[in-house]
Amino acid sequence: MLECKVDESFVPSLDEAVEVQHLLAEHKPDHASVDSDAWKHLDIEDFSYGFEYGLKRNCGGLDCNNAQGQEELEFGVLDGLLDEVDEVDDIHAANDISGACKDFLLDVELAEKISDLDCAPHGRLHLGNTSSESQSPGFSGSSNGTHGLSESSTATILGSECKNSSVENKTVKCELNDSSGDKWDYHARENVFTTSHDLENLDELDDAKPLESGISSDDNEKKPVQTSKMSTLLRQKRLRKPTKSSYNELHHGGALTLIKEESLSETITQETLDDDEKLSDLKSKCISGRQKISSPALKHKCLKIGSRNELHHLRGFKSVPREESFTGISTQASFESRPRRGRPKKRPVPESDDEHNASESEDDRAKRRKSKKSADRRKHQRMWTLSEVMKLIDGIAQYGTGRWTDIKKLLFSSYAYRTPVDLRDKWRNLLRASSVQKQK
DNA sequence: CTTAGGG
DNA sequence: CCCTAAG
Repeated sequence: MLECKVDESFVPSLDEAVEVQHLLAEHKPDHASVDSDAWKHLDIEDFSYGFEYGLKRNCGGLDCNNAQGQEELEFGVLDGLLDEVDEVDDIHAANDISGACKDFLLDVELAEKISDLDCAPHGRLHLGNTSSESQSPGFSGSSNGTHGLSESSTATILGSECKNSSVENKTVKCELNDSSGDKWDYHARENVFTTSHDLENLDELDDAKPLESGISSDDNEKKPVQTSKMSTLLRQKRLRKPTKSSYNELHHGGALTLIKEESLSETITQETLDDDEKLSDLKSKCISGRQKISSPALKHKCLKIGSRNELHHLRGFKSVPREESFTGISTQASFESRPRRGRPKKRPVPESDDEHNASESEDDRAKRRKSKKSADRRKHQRMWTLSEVMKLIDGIAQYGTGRWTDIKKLLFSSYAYRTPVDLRDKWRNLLRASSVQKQK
């Protein structure tokens, strides 16, 4: 089971990993300055912190899913997973694994050394096959041979990973967490290595973004355009209120105060992540991932995203508790109140796979209500997902602030529940939040 | 009907 | 998100 899992998630994740990088780079332009800062600010502490909680985070995700009662999930399975995860958690706690990992992570140099050593000599690119092969024995092997095996497998992973992104690691990490705890020592090892490497990759990513040293080539083109547009939009918005003029007038009227793009980006980040959207998003993704084990692609996508999001959460994006927040569910509560240390900046992962369409509209609430623990007191409010917000931003960038229907039609055609007014409201909220944040 | 803006 | 006013 374990082998399969890792294997599955591993092979396809390569492509997607690149994808993510692209996306990240692609969207960075709007707020390059902030982002770069944000990313740079993500010091080791944050990561280690994140890692430490990452183990639990997965549990949380599972639990949340379960709690959410998201549709016809096999509760039995989930429960089983939960139990397993719990076990792992306990084990970790008992053996102070997390602490050890943390220390390990804190040692950047060490991590670098490891990566260097692993990358250089092996330098192989056999992703799926090699990694899976080398890993299989590790998992199935005796606990005694754990050390050697884990090293070799790790080396392979890292080797391939050198040319790719860190997402793979995360994927693996997730999988590992999913696995039962009987071989936790091995997993721990794996986690340590991959995670430490994660740091590097993330750092690389971070560095690459501001520099535009692009993994994505199209990001260069997009940057100027979007940036300017953003300024314009922001300007418009800013002006609109006082003047009450049409957006056209404002558009041509000239610029006045303009909200820093950075603040906007922050707002977006926070807003979107703040909203339980992030939770629901994450959950749904994780859920789908676990459900559809038959579809590897989806699986890793979800896992990948999940882990990504986890990082965000861990970095403390959650700032202001929202009225719409999930509450009442113990797991979620803890989820929410989780470590929210650190800068509230950072770029959300541009995700395009928000498959939740009209189908989710009504059964959405129904599902939640079905939840065992409690029904979250969400009304008839539809959460804005990160991708939605991003779409919105893009749409506004393209059509301006006055053409909500156009944006609706062209970018939200699949989202029946989003009316032009909704879009406008969301935008308004974003701006509001952005300005508020600015004042702070 | 669409948008702007207040609730 | 809802409602209303205004174009």
